[in-house]
Amino acid sequence: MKKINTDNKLQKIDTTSLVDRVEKSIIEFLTERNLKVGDSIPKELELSSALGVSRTVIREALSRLRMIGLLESKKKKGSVITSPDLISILGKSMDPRLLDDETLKEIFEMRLSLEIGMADFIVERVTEDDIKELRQIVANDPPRSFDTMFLIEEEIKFHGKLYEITRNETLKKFQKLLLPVFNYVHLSGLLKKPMINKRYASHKELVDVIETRDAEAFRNAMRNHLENHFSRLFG
Amino acid sequence: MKKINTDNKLQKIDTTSLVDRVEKSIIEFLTERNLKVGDSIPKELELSSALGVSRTVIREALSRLRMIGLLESKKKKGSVITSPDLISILGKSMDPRLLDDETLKEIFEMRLSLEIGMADFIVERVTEDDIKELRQIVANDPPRSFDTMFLIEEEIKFHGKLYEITRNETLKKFQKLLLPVFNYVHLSGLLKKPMINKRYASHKELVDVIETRDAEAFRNAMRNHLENHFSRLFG
DNA sequence: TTTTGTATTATGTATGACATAATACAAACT
DNA sequence: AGTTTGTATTATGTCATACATAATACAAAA
Repeated sequence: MKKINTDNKLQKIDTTSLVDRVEKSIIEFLTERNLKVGDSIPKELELSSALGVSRTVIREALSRLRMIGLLESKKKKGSVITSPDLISILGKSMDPRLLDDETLKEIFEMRLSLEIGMADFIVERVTEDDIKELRQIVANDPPRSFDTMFLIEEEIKFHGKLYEITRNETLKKFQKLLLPVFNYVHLSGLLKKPMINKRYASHKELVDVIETRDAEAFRNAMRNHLENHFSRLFG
Repeated sequence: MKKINTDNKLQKIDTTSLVDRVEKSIIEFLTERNLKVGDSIPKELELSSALGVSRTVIREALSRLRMIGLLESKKKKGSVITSPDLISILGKSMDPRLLDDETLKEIFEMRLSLEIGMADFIVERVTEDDIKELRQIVANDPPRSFDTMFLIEEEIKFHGKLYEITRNETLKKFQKLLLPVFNYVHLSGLLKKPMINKRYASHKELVDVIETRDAEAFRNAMRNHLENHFSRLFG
């Protein structure tokens, strides 16, 4: 009686490479042993003999973990656990040219969501200095400067400042990452609907609303400000 | 005249490893040559001699790119460019036990932002079937089931469904990733302020609002629904 | 024409060697 | 003593080589 496999249907065989599995093993090792930032992990040779694979494989796996900022290695010291910087990891692959269109569009939408949803953090944490700075940024706003490059620069500065006001570093870095994608989607013919350049709530008006510290009002103003983008997504 | 360095102050020396630089080189190579998904890259030995480093180093760099889903390698075929799955990359390091407290808190805040900010996508794309499903999820809602585990399960189901309604896969996967972090922050003593279990807008009420297809109203309702969390962050 | 075998090729894994940086500790000096 | 300097040691970083393995093309056999 030949037992090909237990349940009479072909089970898909493990196609993952040895390095993949070792990488996983090591991560599991870290979490299971509840190791924290600063703790050091076994030496390469120990891992090598513990897992029964060559040092080459161990090193490739560790190299990966180093890349995502989970480890840091020093000669003679060995490797210690570090807190990964999520954003810099994302940054490596968040290149508009390398992502597929659907993902790009979805990232575009995510940024819109964040921009509106972070209202509470903005109005809660904004300082007088922040407002002063915002006013400075939008100083040349009203006279409708039609220098596109200038407008874009202000756009970036203004929204960048908003993220800064949230005092949320992760969010801020995230936005820095999303920005190129956002611009790419905005400019390339990815969105079918045309760009209507109708003027909705201006940056200046947004500042006025922020000053009232009314989160709800700010959300609405921001939603209005972004209407150009939304109208390209929806009919 | 000894020229130590040009501008009379110690320049910080490049401490990055060879693999780091090779990794960067390869990514640059891809983008500069405008290579797209499906294109194949030079063989390991070609890269090795082109960059003047050993195959070991090349392989470590490629292994990293493979991990983040930027490449796929097959024996005999070589490596081809693939579209990286941002989320699965993040997943590798998005473990509450491995992130530092500040980052965890910031992720917590990001989720709150998204949840409120995605209102427009929800009301724009929600179908009758979606609403039916939501109603089913919240069916046991009003009688105040005090079985905590049950409540949590419903919580996850409900909010998960909301993300699904946005029809934004990236967002949805992102939420899946954020969820454990969110729960971790929520439960562990990371947030100083106590948890007041006052009842704000219920899930059922949220569904009612969704049915009106009024994004603004939904944002406000959701903000209200999340008040418990916000009040732990702010005073 | 289809199948089967075989050579080839590029990646996957293993091993051994040496370079290099960090560390500890002993030796030398003030 | 206390500081500096040298030296051995250790673990990671890099290199070279060899062989295993899967995918492919193509020839040989049925």
